[in-house]
Amino acid sequence: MRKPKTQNKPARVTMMDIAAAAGCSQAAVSFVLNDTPGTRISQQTRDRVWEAARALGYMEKTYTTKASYSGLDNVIGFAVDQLATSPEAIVAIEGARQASWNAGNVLLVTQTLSDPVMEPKAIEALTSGGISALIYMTIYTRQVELPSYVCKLNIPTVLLNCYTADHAFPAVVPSEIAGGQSSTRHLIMHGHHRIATITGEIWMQAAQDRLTGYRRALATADIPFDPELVIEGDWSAGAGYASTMKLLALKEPPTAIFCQNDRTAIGCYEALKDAGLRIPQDMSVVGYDDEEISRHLVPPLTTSVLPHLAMGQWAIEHLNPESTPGKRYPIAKLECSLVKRHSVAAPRAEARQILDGAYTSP
Amino acid sequence: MRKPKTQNKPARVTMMDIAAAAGCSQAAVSFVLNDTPGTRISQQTRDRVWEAARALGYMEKTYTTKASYSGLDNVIGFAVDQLATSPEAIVAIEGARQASWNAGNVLLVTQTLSDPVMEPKAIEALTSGGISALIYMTIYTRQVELPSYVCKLNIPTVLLNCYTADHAFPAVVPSEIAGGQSSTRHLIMHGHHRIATITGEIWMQAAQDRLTGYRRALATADIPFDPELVIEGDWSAGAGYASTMKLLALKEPPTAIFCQNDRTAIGCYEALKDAGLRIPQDMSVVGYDDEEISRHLVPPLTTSVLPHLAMGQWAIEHLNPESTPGKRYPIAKLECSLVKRHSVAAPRAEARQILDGAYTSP
DNA sequence: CGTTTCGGCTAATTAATATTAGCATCTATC
DNA sequence: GATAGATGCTAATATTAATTAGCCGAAACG
Repeated sequence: MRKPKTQNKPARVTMMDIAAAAGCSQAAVSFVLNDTPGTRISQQTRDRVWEAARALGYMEKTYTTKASYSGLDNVIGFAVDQLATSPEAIVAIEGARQASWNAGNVLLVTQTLSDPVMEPKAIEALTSGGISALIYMTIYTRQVELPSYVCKLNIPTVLLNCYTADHAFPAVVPSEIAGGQSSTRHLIMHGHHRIATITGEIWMQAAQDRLTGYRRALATADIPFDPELVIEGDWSAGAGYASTMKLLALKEPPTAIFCQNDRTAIGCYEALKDAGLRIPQDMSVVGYDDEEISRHLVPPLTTSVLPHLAMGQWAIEHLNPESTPGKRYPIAKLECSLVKRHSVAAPRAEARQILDGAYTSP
Repeated sequence: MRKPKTQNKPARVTMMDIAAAAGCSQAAVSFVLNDTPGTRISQQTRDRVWEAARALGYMEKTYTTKASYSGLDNVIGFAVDQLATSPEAIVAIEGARQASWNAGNVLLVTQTLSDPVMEPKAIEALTSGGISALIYMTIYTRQVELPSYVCKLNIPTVLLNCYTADHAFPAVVPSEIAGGQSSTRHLIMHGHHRIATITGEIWMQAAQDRLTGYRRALATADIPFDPELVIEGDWSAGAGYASTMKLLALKEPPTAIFCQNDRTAIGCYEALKDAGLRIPQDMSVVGYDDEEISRHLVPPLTTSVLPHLAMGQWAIEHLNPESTPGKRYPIAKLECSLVKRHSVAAPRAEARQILDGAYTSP
């Protein structure tokens, strides 16, 4: 099985090759690649070694054991920070599985929990098994710093629902701005002019983007932005309830509320029920995330589906084996499509009149 | 880092050790373990080598790369047939994670989909990464045949929600009989005598067991079993609706219905609503599975939680490193605890009178 | 009864990596 | 400006596993 006999060409990249390329000894390469403690190697040499290893496509233990010839080429690692807390990760995994199915690829999933001690272990467990590609996902859309061990060897890597500052890897995230925009536009197209929104925790990227989308939709429809109609929530049903109450207490309450996630919408529903208002006749509501429960609310909630299935597929499709050092990838954005259910209707005639009046005669 | 210097004790199991134990050469061990094609080794020797390897706890590529000292001993493989179709797998994984967390173990999850070509690949991907233990889970409780590649090296293996005919591995399943029994008993304790049940697809173990529990609870309370009150469903809401309608059409309709899963209960709710009956005043209902939605039904559904979290923990706790060939393990059963919500009440006085009368004067 | 063949294995070799010991070179210190 | 440490690395060695070549005995064959 081992190709290089005595006089043959290398056929496999060995530490010797790297040493030659990096201009140092095999021992040094071993030290660097294994990060052996207690050895003094300058950062420059370390960099050169890693670069050479990457460039030559060095794979650990290529020669050892059967790993190389037992078909393990087709294992794709999938690291996610949280698996159990929300269904998105599962959906993304399913998308990745579907996309890699016909190619006969196997997915190996692990949870990092963003724990500084567990994450390296988890990724190590993945990579040391000889994966041929890595998908790195976070539950919340955010910027991440890929630890060095992720990009150690040049396995193709794709970021799912996150991105790095240097854009060194292909990355895909939901298009939250477009999502916020289409949700709001949906309400506008039903004839609403006075549309409130209850945001999530505003420091989160998703909340900011959905709000941006909201403002954009208003602007596109030439509806002036009214800060009074934006209430800062925190993704929770409780905040949804309180925020809705605040909106209802306004001198000119809205005729529609864009809740920036479904849990907020649940609180919103409660508040409207307590206030004696009917959905959608007296108040239209849209949610976001398309959680399971939104199908079972009365009336069923119009909301946006997070495109995690598509993101999983996208990730698989963009696992390019060619490693182009220094290349920069734009962040791909996939659409959050609106699923229309029964929580949106045209504003009541009188309300519309009043509001139209308010606009025409300031 | 490598312990055995020239004169030291082995500290790691090497092919030499196996060769000594099996009474052959290191080369022979290499041939056997790698299944090198084109070599002639008798079956007896192969067996001896594997046995010795198992007994000594040989781990592939122990010496090579950092695998040995980077904590890869603590990787636990988790193979499940379906990941996305239902939340149970996730819950079990979470249980396993929690239980192995403090020990610093990493979980590596893969999906087999019960596909004859994917499953070997998936498990191979897991094992070749050097896992130290394997948990094998199925979504539906059932008997499985562990393919040979699962038990190749003596990594401790536990079966979750499934079991083998030969009981060669520790296995844990939910105690469905006890669950059916306690659900029914709960209704009996509220004063119900005429209790119907809508089963799942009866060929499934779970459906049979839940029915058995139902009958046992009746027997314990000295309530005669009435086949008229058992309707065969198929786990679907549609069947729940139809079955409930059938029950309501009975000459002596029940005062309580034990739906053997939550989806059935949803159909049951619908049917009762359509029939103008109130829950729980006119009809008590209990479900099974504690799906997310049962919390949001009106009234919230009393149901049983599948103990998948506990099963995940149990699995981790029973990953005994000691391999006792030929040992037989009993199948462990974990309780499905009843979560009481608002779908059960005492039967209405008149109904109770009628029924009591029916019993006392046959 | 000698010879061939082949199954079943081992010894010896080779390839690869890990690790130890130590050699330069630089740097700060007295 | 000698010297004691670091610092940064390499040569040599050790360990392990894969592979080749070939030995030995038994069965098959003439």
